[in-house]
Amino acid sequence: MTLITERHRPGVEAEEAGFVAAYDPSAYPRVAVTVDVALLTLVKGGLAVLLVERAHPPFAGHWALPGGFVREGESLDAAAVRELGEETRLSKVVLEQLRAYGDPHRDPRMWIVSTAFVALTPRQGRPRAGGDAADAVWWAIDELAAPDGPWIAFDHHQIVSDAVVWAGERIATRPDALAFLDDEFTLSDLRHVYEAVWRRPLDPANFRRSALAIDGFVEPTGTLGRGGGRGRPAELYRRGPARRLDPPLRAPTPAARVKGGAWTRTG
Amino acid sequence: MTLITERHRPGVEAEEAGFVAAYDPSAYPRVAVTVDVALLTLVKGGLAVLLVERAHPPFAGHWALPGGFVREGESLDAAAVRELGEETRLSKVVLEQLRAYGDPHRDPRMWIVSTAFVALTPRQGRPRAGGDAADAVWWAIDELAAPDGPWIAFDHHQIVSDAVVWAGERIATRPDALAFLDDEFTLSDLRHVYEAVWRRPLDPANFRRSALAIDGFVEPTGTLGRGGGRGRPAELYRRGPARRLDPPLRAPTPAARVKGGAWTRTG
DNA sequence: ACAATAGTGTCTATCAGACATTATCCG
DNA sequence: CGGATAATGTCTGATAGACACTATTGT
Repeated sequence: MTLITERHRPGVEAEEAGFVAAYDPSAYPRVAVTVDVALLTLVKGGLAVLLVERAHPPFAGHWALPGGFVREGESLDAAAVRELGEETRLSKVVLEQLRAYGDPHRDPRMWIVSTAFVALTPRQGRPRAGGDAADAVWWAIDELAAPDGPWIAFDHHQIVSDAVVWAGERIATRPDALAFLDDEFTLSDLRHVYEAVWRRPLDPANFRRSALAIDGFVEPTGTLGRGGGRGRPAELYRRGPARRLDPPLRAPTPAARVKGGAWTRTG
Repeated sequence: MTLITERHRPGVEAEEAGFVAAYDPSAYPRVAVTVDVALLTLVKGGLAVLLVERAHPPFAGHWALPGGFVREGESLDAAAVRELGEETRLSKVVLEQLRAYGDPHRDPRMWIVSTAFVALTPRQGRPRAGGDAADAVWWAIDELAAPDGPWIAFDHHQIVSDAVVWAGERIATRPDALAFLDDEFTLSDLRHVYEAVWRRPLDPANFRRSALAIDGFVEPTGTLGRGGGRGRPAELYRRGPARRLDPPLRAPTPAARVKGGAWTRTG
């Protein structure tokens, strides 16, 4: 995805190097940088996000996204991985930057610019609470969107909202829906992911046809799975080598057909 | 685009409020936040980005994106608008956040986290240089991508690259291609925008059909324009009320068909 | 007239949505 | 068997790409 390739940096003159050494950071205002992670998974057929109950002020006892301060010498991505690692195992997690949130009053303590990440993971057990979290719980997006849903600290309600929209667009053109599944899965499992994220029922036959038509998306394992269900056992698939879905999987055109809640599709 | 609506914040207990007041920012490492703006336009049928020649260290005399430090009490968006306003008139500019860049060594002076924005604008005259810029010049993306292209300061080559990719995806589903044009334009003008950003020739007849089929994308003015050209004069259009392109305009499927340069399409 | 561009029409292969049909499990 | 789910097949309308053809200008 690189359009312009990095080139070797020209030599820096002595004067400039001296200036760099003498640079005085105290001339600039005091700000902190954090990362927040919206870790999404599927719980009972619906999209859910991991929220932690804050153990310390501000907003102690309230729900927020896991996250924390970026350490000196640490990249944003590394900070997100570290914060995420405190909450879940890392295997099969998709972790992508969403955007930065920088309203000067988004944190009551001080000026904090946060970079939000989205992470996708298969269903985990009950997550363990990290250092400054009293508890960590999967919250269904539906519950959060309900009128009587919980208050969410900072601007994290906006981050969660943006993350869900991002996920819906993301799985249309990238194979990241597989990040919600285990290594082996049925096409029904995969369809359930799309139905949950897009909040629309999909025709099983047409979905199968579309998904299998995408080059390198999924590959059959040749084995059957899950005799526990009621109907005919489904074939198992694993992820293919594709990094892009070409052609993309697209939500049915009669968009904006939502059942209820605080959802808005237009933007 | 809001999934979860903001709710009123519950009352804050006295202890918590006291903690907030007593919060000590000096306990956290020293970091600065900046914004950088990739201002894109069309120059001679090709995409171009505004670069400034830096007047001061670091990298004095080298090319970089316009940008600067976010001021205390200022949002990221406001900072981007302010920095952009120093370089161009604001009318008709689309300004959207791209992402944050936070490698700890991306700036030789100190730890600086930058939030990059993409701005789209119609062709301007020669831009005037801002405060700490010795010069400001439209650089064709092709020149920047060429093997003998200039070195670009910081990680701004990556930002430009990401901005161009972003623009290509953006104009497929949003009417932001119009941000490259004046209030009244011909369908050929509009097609030239897509051809420049997507770097592919488009069939004029099919493009017309597709563009006009998008509800609220463009509206005819009923007048003719530009007798200066060689062929039949074209009808003029103006932008319609649509905020999304439904159905989207999509680049021809034989993708990755590029002529040359450092372009990569797969990611 | 001729070149060049704008605009319209048409043919066809492909694709998406709807849905019927067959296959294979569980109880 | 009956119910349920998987997998396959079929029909049809919409759409995209290719391209022919007409319209209207400048030289």
